[in-house]
Amino acid sequence: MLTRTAADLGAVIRDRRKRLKLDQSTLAKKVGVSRQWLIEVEHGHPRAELGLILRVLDALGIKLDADSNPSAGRGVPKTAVDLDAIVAKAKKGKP
Amino acid sequence: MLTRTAADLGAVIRDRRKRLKLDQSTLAKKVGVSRQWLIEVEHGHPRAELGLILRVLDALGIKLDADSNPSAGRGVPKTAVDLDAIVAKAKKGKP
DNA sequence: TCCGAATGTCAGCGTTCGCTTACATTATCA
DNA sequence: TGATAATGTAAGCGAACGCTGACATTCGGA
Repeated sequence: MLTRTAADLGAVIRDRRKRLKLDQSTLAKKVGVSRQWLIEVEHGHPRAELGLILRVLDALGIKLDADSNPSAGRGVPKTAVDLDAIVAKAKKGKP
Repeated sequence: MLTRTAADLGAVIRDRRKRLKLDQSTLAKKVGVSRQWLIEVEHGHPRAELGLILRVLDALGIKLDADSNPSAGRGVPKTAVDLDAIVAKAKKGKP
């Protein structure tokens, strides 16, 4: 699933946890966080620590893929422009 | 790229930023964070806020994909077990 | 070589985290 | 229906966040 917000990530986590038939207490203990924290994260807490989030994803076997090249898919070929060229031109044109 | 740690994510961010020919100040302003923060994140700060991280990824056009079903690929078919069955049996066997 | 820009570091400050503990509220099943 | 587990909420506390501002250090081009 594509995740753009903390709520998205929280949903993924909760989903996976339930699919694995784990309760919050068990998962929290397994990961090394408080149950309290897990609750807030599953609800989409945006200020949670990155590291703890990553630990949870790992514990649940969720792979996180950061795709730096969005145009790779068969979607709209957005990045048909040459950023380098644009920047270079901008530098020259506006001294 | 597969990211399991904050350092991984930091590397992806820095990479993408440079590829886009942006300096830290510019990106920071664009995202709405301090340059200070960006520096720490690019260095792999694990306690950064999830929400801010997501904002940066978004601003850089980096898509985050959370794959809840790792066994989908052609890797080791780990989850050949029926968790439901196991749990059910455990409940019966230990009243 | 030298100068400016980009990057990294430091200190201080108000805010918020994540933790613990205890108590509601809501499933879930015999 | 009633009991037990699972989930959600609240308050209080030490620690760390992210910010501002100023100052090193390194990089890149003339």
